[in-house]
Amino acid sequence: MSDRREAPPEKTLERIIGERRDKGTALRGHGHHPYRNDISPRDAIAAVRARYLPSKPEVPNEAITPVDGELLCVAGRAMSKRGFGKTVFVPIRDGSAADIQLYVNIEHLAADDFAQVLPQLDAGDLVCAEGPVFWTKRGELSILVKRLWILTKSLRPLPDKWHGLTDVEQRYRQRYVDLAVSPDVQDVFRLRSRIVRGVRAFLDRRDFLEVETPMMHPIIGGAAARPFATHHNALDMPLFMRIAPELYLKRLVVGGFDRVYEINRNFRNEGLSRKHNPEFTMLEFYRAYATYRDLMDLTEEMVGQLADEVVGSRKLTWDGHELDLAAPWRRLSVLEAVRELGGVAEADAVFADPLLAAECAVTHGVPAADVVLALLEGLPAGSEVSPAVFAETVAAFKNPGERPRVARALVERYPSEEVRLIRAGHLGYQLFEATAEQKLIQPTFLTEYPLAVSPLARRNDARPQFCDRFELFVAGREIANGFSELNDPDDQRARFQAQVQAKAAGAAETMDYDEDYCRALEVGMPPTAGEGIGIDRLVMMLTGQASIRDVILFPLMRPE
RNA sequence: GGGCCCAUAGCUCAGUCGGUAGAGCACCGGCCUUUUAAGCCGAGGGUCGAAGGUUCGAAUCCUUCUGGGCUCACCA
Repeated sequence: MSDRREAPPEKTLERIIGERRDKGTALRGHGHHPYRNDISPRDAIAAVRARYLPSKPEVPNEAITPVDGELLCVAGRAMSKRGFGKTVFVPIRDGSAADIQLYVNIEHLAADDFAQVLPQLDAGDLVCAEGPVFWTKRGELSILVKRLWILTKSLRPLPDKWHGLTDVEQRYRQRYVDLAVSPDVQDVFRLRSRIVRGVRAFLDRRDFLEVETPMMHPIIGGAAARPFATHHNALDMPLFMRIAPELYLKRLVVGGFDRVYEINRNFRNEGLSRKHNPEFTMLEFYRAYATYRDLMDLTEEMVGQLADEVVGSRKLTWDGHELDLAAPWRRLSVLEAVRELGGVAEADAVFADPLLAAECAVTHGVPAADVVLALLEGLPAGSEVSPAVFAETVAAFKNPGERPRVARALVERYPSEEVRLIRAGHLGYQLFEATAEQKLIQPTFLTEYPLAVSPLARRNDARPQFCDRFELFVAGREIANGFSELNDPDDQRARFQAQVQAKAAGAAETMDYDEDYCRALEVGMPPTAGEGIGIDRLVMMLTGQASIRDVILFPLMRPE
């Protein structure tokens, strides 16, 4: 044995990349650029398939006879390469989402291409082929290749051709590979594109104007969520990535755009889950001289049409649920949902009495801190509770023996009838979330939201503790949120004030006071209804995907 | 952030009681002129996610870390 060291073994992947690189070099040696850009296909594979499908012979044809004399030219990614010595089969796939097989045979292919190009071809390469089509004796439409070019030499091997890419982490991180080998994944994103186009077409037909409003906001508004904070250098100004476009869109309604919509990203600085990605796509639209009831009708029509166009049916399966989108959808008030679905018999009393509501909420598992926060709703400016006192109160409230006394003290602290109702409504809504939300499987419009959880919605004329608002639930998930807009500037100022106080009392997700928005309302906003629809969730529903990451091309991941 | 689970060849996965690494596909060489998960013969390919620890000996047991999945919380 010699003491000469063995060269360190190359890893498999490095070896394969090296071999493929060498094939690129070999192509150059024969005068072919391995990343050439001087050849274009003339025919989309899907069109070729559609055109020649009628020519499929009834009985298999042993002879290799072109269907007609036309030379076709197709290009796409080689999905595999099956060699038989003097015959090689190469199925290719192009952007028309179709495959066709190249039949490469020494007797038909140009001699130089067979000797110089074919040996350098690997699965994964982008190739172009020219020749007539024929049917093989196994009944497969194929290109009888006369000329063959490698347009782009691929250096990395494709994943297992049978299993595809199954590791979900790699599918999201290397979406280009996932898409290249998985037609099903491509289909989801093609459908997503059709859905978004369908939404635009639906709204455009109804004279809505598509607009783009700022995505960097100087103050937080339009929703209850924590924002991403950023900074503008030249202006030395803090900015927030928007959590909702709502307040800008309504400024446009003030300006005379009676029907506007925007489809774009919102950003919310919260946890990730199957239902949440920090950036997500939201449709918001506003229609003057309409009410939330008009928008429920519109939503039913729009989602139903999208289902017809994209799924071809109003019945679909999502996350294990058989759904029926046929109109009309059930309409149910929050109070009714608590009573009927949540099984809370005393629901009517709950929404009128904060003490009963607090007790009921605790019984159904609402966290003590949330209950206490609701019971502090409506305190006059300047009497906010400090974080220390808040923590003490929550601790006392958690003790069943002390709870009635603590709750009574909180309720009596500002015992106007209006505030009592607001607090009861807030607690009633938390009761809804705890008892009924998950049971809303078939499409359901939940209506008449408590005022406390709807700072931008119009107060109901008959029952001022509720708002003219709805949310659409399907499979226990919120899909849409709409309401008649609050256009009374004085009421809006009071609601903003309540938000500011809730933040001071410890609520994490609140809006800032937007004085310019109030000024806009003072100019006068026509009676208007507005709605937001989560496009990602809509796409999930219509494509049957259980995870939001499967409808977002590049979901947020930790760095590799 | 909490709980549960996962990480072995380029890909998909085995790996028993702790005894020093396996298969299929891919890749490389050979045969093959209608295949389609082509077939047959042969060869190569591994820091077993990372770092510590226990042990004569660790892919295997323990600890920590990293990344991911599900779930809870928060939210839409």
